[in-house]
Amino acid sequence: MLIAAWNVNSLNMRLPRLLAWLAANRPDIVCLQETKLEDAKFPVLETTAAGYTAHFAGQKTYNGVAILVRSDLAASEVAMGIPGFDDEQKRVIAATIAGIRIVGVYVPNGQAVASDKYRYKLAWYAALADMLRGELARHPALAVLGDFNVAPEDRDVHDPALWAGQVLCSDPERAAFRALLDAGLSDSFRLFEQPERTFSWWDYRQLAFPKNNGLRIDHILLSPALASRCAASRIDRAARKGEKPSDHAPVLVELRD
DNA sequence: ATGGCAATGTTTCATTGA
Repeated sequence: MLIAAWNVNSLNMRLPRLLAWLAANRPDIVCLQETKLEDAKFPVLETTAAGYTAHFAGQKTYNGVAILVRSDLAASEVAMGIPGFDDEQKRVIAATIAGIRIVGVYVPNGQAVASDKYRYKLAWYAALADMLRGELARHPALAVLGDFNVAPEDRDVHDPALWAGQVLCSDPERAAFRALLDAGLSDSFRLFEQPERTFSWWDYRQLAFPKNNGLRIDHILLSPALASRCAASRIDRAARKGEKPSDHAPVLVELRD
């Protein structure tokens, strides 16, 4: 089973790329972030024609998440948002597919350390951790994937000195991310030997991508039951190349049956 | 095997992202 997450930075702009990527990779499940679409404008016809059933929670301009499920699989218990956490922003969607609980997340960016948006990010992370403890109790096979907007360690940063203490790399954010691991989840990427300087996001500016000046901020977290089934975890850097790319690359895991 | 911000709406600039 192939499961992926991709921050597409506008599904409108990225639909041709997404469809080509689905055709080339045929994942079973894909979580999308930053669709930036109202639900009425979700490209249901196109994703259906591509062989996927779409579940989505969107809004105009910002945020927006979706789960695409290959049409031969059924999704149940579809849920949006974080229970008990009042949030206008569409950042979480969950579903149960083939016995696996999938939680797709688009964590707030935080903008700048000590800003209101930064405080919101930390509160949001705490609420997510609460939610995931409950999900883990109910679903032994749990995958939490998407854009976490945190580079967990210095090796996930192209220039740790440049980014030290900055948003996406600050200690409170890293602690908030680590709390998800402490709840019983594994960063699937680190279950395997990985090439140095592997990232999932590159700024559109300053030749960041060709210079590989990136961050690893998109992650797939797995419960112990799924970590033991995980055969590979990788980042599809090639999907960041060419014309009109998203600034993020897709992240993927392969699970054994 | 790459390219010097991009996407959106309030549109001809401001806001946000990471």
